[in-house]
Amino acid sequence: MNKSPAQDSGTPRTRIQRAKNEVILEAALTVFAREGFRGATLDRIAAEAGLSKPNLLYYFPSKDAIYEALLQGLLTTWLDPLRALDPQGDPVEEILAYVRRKLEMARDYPRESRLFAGEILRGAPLIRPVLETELRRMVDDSAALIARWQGEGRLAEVDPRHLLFSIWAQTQHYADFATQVQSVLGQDDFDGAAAHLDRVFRRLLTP
Amino acid sequence: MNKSPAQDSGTPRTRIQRAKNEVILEAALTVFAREGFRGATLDRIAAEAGLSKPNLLYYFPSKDAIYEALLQGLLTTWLDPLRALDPQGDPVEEILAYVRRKLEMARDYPRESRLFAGEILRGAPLIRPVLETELRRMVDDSAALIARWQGEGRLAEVDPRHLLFSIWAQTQHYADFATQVQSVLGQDDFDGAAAHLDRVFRRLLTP
Amino acid sequence: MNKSPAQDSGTPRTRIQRAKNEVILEAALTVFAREGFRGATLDRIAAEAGLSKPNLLYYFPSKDAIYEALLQGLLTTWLDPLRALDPQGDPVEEILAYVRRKLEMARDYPRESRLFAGEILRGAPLIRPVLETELRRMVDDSAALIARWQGEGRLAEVDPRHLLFSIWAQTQHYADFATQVQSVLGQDDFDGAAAHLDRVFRRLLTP
Amino acid sequence: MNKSPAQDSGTPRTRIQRAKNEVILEAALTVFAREGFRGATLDRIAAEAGLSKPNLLYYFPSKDAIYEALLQGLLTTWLDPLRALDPQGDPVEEILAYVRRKLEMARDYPRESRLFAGEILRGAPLIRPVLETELRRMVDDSAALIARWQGEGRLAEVDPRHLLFSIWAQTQHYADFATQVQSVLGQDDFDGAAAHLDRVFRRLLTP
DNA sequence: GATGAATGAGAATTCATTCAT
DNA sequence: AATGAATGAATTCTCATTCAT
Repeated sequence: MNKSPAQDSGTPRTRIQRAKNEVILEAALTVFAREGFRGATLDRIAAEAGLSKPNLLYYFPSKDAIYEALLQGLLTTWLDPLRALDPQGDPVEEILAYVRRKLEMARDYPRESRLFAGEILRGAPLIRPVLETELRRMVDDSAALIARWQGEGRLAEVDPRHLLFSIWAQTQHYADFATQVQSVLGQDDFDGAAAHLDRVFRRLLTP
Repeated sequence: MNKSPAQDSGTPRTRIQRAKNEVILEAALTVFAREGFRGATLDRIAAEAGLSKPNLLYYFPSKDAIYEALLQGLLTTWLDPLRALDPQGDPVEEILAYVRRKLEMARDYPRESRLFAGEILRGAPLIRPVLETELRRMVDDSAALIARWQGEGRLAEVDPRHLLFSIWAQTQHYADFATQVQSVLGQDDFDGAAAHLDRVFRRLLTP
Repeated sequence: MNKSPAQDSGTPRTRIQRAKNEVILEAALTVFAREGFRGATLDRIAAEAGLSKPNLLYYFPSKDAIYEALLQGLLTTWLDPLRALDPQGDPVEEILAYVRRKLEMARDYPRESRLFAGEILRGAPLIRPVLETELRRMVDDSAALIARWQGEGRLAEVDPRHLLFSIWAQTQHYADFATQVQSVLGQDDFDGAAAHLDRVFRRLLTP
Repeated sequence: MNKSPAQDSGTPRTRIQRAKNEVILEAALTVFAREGFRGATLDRIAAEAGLSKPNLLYYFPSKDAIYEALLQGLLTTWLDPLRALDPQGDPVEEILAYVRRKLEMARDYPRESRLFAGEILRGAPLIRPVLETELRRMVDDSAALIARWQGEGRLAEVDPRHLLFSIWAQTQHYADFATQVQSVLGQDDFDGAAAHLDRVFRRLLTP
């Protein structure tokens, strides 16, 4: 059992380690997102990262560990936009901005979106605990804010939680189902998507 | 070497063969939907079907073949509701009915939904040709109908194709992301979802 | 995961399975005794058994399982002679007969002796539970019998448990340390050993 | 490429080198005795020694080399007590003292005992040459002394070589099979063992 | 001297598929 | 039709050893 430098402490110490860690997670993201957890192989990840397989396992103790590190590392970033809802802002515009940001993320970080989609499709074996605590808390908080806005008559009456599902479903669709979207449209159409979602939610939320 | 009956002709001959085929595809659906293509093993499928592995391969020549048969067989059923849009009906009600049907399918056939989601997530290696022909044609047809309705002033102006994406995304979300939905809500809530989606699309589509 | 026939039931059903199981355990005994658990490889066991490695694992789910099956299967046989002490017999002769039998086992089943020796040398990771229950009980019983004999004045006073250790140590020595014995004597000398041990214990035990 | 100091000459030069050598051999003894040659890893030895793996291999060229150095270094010490048989002493007491010393060594140096036991169990791949020359010579010498004592009527007639085997077997048993002894007795019992062995050999050897 | 990094050669195990009956 | 048996090609992971600094 080689001492993995990543095991010594939660975070890699030296510049080289941080760099290699980055390279590996980058490669792993590409491969896991494309092939799923079971479909991904250390061989492919190593090749993608330009490393030998044992060298990969020098930095991470196992395939599982790479996958976990990846998910954990991305989760915060992934949920960040929701935290940016400003209670002081204009309700409709705040939510529309959130939709826009989520759609931009689907465009700019499709691998991340697909990684999460794959994890949840399989029953979220790894991140279910996070979903049931952190995500649920965040949703509760946001739902409370939305309900308050609705109580003030500044937002149409919609179930706040299902509203969030609607936002997630439609924005992430453009990343997760990109293949289908392209097959149907012949191309990507993020501008069209943006305009469409703006209309959908403006109609829905304007009191 | 015995030839698989499925190889001799496209469709199994005897009643027994048809029955076994059904059993296998049922089992395969369960396993592929839960574990993904790479995560599924013939052993699990065989166990789920109550057959021996070689017997499984007597009916289907390979794992790939089972997966393909499954996808091909489901595709038609899966897309059926879209064909049910009645040009003679009331536009808003027709589309709302479609939304409702899709949501019911997400509730009643979550395995199918997840199977397709998994296939498309991985880049649709198998059904991309179908997407690019059959699905695209169907979407084009539906889009034409919707555009006609809009031209007649009976439906609000929304991009017809993105409208379909919105419907698919939001309804299938309740199957594909069920784990997340349950983690956030503590339970399923199809009635809530139905009411919510009715509101979303009624608001959006009413001229 | 291939269904191992050995997993379906505790004991293999068909003649072929029983035969293969035998062959494998035979081969494993040879290899494990010679190389130790860690030193033994499935490759060598498979080669020794004349099977392919995956075929080996068709009959036993893992290397550990082979080793466990081997130990469990041998334990009873190994301890049998102790059970043969006859309370009705002549004390000295009974014990001398036991010594002789144990020595014969060391001669005829040296691999078994070395297998156990290796297991215990490493701290008995697997069979400690058995040692602490079954073996201990057997030793307690035998010790009681010996003590009774001693109480009746038919056997010299010797700590019964340490007496058993003396017997085990000296008889098994001719199997476990055969290499050393041969190096020193230039050959095996079971007859000499038998005569020697007979003298040792006759001297010790005659009241 | 730096040369290992151990390669340049048979013995390390500086104080530091000698100290490190000691530390490594100490650690190796612990690990090899517990896990066997194949079960031991350089990682564990390095960890036990508080060194890095490459640093370990700076002092010893290979795993084999560590093992060899260990065995070679211990052999002399291990056989020393036999050399202490005093031709001028009282035969019975001399041998009883030897027994006692050997038992003390089993108590105080169980790792050494187990190391040798493991080596011989595997067929003594490394020290067989030593056994066949040095050990054999020593046994021959001691046997001659014992025979002389017997010829003088000062010692009962017992095969001298098998007598030595009896001593080794029974004393080392308390180290090599300590796990079994503890399982049966619930504890160690060196005093009991000492008394027992004293009785065994006094009975056996008193003319 | 010392160590972080890297690797080739295994080793156990999995799995789709084939064979023989 | 059905299945027990068998296997080659992966796939994950380990480990002694080497490299570079």
